[in-house]
Amino acid sequence: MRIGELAERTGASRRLLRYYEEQGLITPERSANGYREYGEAFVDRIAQIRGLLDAGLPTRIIKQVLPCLNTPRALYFPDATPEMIATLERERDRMSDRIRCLAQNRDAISAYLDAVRDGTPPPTEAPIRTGGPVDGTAGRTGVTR
Amino acid sequence: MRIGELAERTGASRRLLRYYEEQGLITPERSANGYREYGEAFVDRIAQIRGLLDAGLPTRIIKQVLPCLNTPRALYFPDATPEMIATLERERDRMSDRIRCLAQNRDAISAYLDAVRDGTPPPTEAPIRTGGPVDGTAGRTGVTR
DNA sequence: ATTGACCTTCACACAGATGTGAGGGTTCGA
DNA sequence: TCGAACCCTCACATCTGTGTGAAGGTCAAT
Repeated sequence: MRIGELAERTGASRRLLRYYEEQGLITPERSANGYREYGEAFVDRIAQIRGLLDAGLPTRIIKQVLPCLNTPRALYFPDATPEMIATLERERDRMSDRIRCLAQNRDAISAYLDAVRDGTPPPTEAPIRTGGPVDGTAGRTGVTR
Repeated sequence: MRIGELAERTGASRRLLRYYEEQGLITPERSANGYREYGEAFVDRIAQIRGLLDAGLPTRIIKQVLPCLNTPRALYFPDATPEMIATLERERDRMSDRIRCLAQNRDAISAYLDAVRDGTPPPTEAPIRTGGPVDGTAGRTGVTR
């Protein structure tokens, strides 16, 4: 497919698809007239790239990480130098850090939303003083909604 | 404590601490001479902010999310308008997406690293083509190196 | 009183991801 | 053969998170 279709199917603008190529993240074929030609696999690839970008990884890192994630489980490493391995370990750890941070904050948001939905607990009674979470009182009082 | 100490203890530059304030993420006190004065709680707060920034959230979103995460479990919502609730739900979902993406890619990296460390598996059998770069030939032929 | 290490605001600079548009080819259907 | 709808490259613009430095105030120790 050409760039327009890929853009439509992935939600990435044409500009961005060219940018990802410029950054070495993807390398589409070129047809005789110079048009970029993308295979089906690029749809997933772009989704993966956009997900990682959105999760805070810069293209420079994504570029290093992508080759190890070849779609058809192509687990044969082009080089696997010690530096590359060290880089991968470092990035893996950073990703774990991010996951921890995100999960923790997401759970806090969830807890907040749960509490809010539980019929806004009257702030008049029991001003809630900095103790534990939800401190017993406003728990799920059977009200389903 | 003043900005220098907080910077040192959090790893954020003074410039950034002022920037976070300008973006409305934090609101330190001011002492008589105009110096910013931060309480202990700001150390965690800054760590949280930096973690979320690193995980791809813009300050605009962090600003909306932080108040629901008040350290002393102050679960009494200042407003809780329907729009705010919708925003929180949206962001919670986006965070879940990010977590999924990160976990998936991290696990793939882990798998790759495991495979690499397991004495490089012979690629000679089943060349795995699919557009891979090294095209089979010069693969590690069982040579443990 | 001066020095040094803090602090203040202001402002310009930069990199990375993305938008926008100009100027120009290709392809295809009316 | 024309026009629409694609594609190309190039280049400048924008937004965000940061860095850096200038010009100046505060404070403690010498």
